[in-house]
Amino acid sequence: MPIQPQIIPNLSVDCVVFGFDFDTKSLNVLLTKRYLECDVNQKVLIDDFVLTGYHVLENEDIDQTATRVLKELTGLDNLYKKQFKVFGNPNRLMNEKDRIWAQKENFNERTITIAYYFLLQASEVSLNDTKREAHWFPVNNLPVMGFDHLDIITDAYNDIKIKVLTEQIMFDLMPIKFTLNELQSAYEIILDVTLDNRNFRKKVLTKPYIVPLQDKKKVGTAKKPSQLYMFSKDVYFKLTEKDAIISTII
Amino acid sequence: MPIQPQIIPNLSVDCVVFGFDFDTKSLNVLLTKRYLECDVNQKVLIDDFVLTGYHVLENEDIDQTATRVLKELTGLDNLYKKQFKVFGNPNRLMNEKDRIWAQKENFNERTITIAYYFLLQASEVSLNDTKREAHWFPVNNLPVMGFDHLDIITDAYNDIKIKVLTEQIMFDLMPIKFTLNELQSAYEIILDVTLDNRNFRKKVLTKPYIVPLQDKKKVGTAKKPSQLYMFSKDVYFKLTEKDAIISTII
DNA sequence: GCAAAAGTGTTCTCAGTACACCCATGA
DNA sequence: TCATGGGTGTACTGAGAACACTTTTGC
Repeated sequence: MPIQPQIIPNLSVDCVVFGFDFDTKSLNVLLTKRYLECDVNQKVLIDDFVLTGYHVLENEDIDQTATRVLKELTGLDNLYKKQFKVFGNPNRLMNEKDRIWAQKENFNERTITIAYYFLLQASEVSLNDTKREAHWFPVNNLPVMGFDHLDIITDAYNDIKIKVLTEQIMFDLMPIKFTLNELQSAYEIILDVTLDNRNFRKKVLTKPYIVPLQDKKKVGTAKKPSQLYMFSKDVYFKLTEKDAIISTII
Repeated sequence: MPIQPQIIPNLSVDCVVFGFDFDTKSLNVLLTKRYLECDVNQKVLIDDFVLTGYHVLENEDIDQTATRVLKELTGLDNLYKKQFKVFGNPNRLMNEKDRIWAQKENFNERTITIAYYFLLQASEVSLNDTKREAHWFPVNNLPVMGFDHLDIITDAYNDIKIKVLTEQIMFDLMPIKFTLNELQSAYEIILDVTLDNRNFRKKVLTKPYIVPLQDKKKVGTAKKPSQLYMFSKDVYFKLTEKDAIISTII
């Protein structure tokens, strides 16, 4: 890639893309492959995974950088995004592999990265579309990773676990129409808890912003069709802030 | 101020210092004066307030920068600090006064700032000590401010209001020994709510990490002396995370 | 003895929790 | 008709909320 004249060489944005996968029932992270062979003897120098990121451009707000990176990676726009932490340790790119890579890619060795996470459903992204070799990995079973990206993912995941209890970010991980059992699964997997189905339903149904779609039912492979619901942001944002804060799960 | 060769010219840290003042019963922010006269006609060009900040040094972690800035401003160390957001809008230093100031201080016009907030009691800081002209202002009654610093304070304050409900950051704003009525006042002022005194006491006293100091009482100007309490971090951190998350006020 | 702040108890309501069986469907 | 996942009701417990008076002290 040629050097872009307008990038800010010591400032990058890294994106942790979380995708919920209802088939495997897991919370996944989208990673791209980092691979390098030695010019001389073809020995593999680097073979691991990293988050997707890019440098900030001179005339660009940081949020825009994050949006741009994600658009390029997934083709998607308008997703929930959260700028959650800056990683600026002077040694964060200083191990052997990372230095080789930084040299190859013309990074500044003292690059500070602003980390974002995004929430979506894994099924929204078609991995073939992208030129980068991107793969989903369960957040609890990640591969060997470069830079400090494992730390970044860990921090992002911890932040999400808290936000799931206090904000309605869950609905960015769900399809527009979902069943209550799907919603329960999602909570159970992300928080690593088990919930009582009857109590969960009871609680959910007290929330005015979770509205049943009376006319539609979902057909599984077989079995009883189930009621679909949707999340109404309109209703949700009409509630007082305090209601939202004090609610715990859902 | 001479140019320091090792600063990173496009990266700064700004510190929002919150201090709780029990005399005025207000949550205050520590600001420093920004003043400039025209060389030619002595007309006042800039006369407002800003947060305290400084550029990040080449071999310094960002947290260290924040700690260093605060130490210089207040003489204090080991305070609760939270890196809460990055402000990187390309136009954030672009209004007239800010450009004049940036030129005078040799800033990069596209400086990205990493914002921290700190919590302490206003009485811990002696404002005379510092060479900068620093003043406390109630967070609900701030003066005219430079740059985007009003936005930064607003965001910090919103973050604190949420954290007060989910984490025990309140105790960083309180003296080591405090009465229950003082604690209640602090909650009421920060969250802008009123609480029932009997219910508040009842709830607080169920918390094992709030321990009465049996031997000591506080003497007000007159009137009945009151029981002092302290917050035990030891006890608090032995409780499960879940207990901590689910609790609301206190 | 009075002004000022500290401290105290009870009742009610509602939300959370524990717990086990029937229902609708497609094969 | 049966295997599979969807869906339901009740009783108990504990926390939150409403509410007004007594106590201790210095002056």
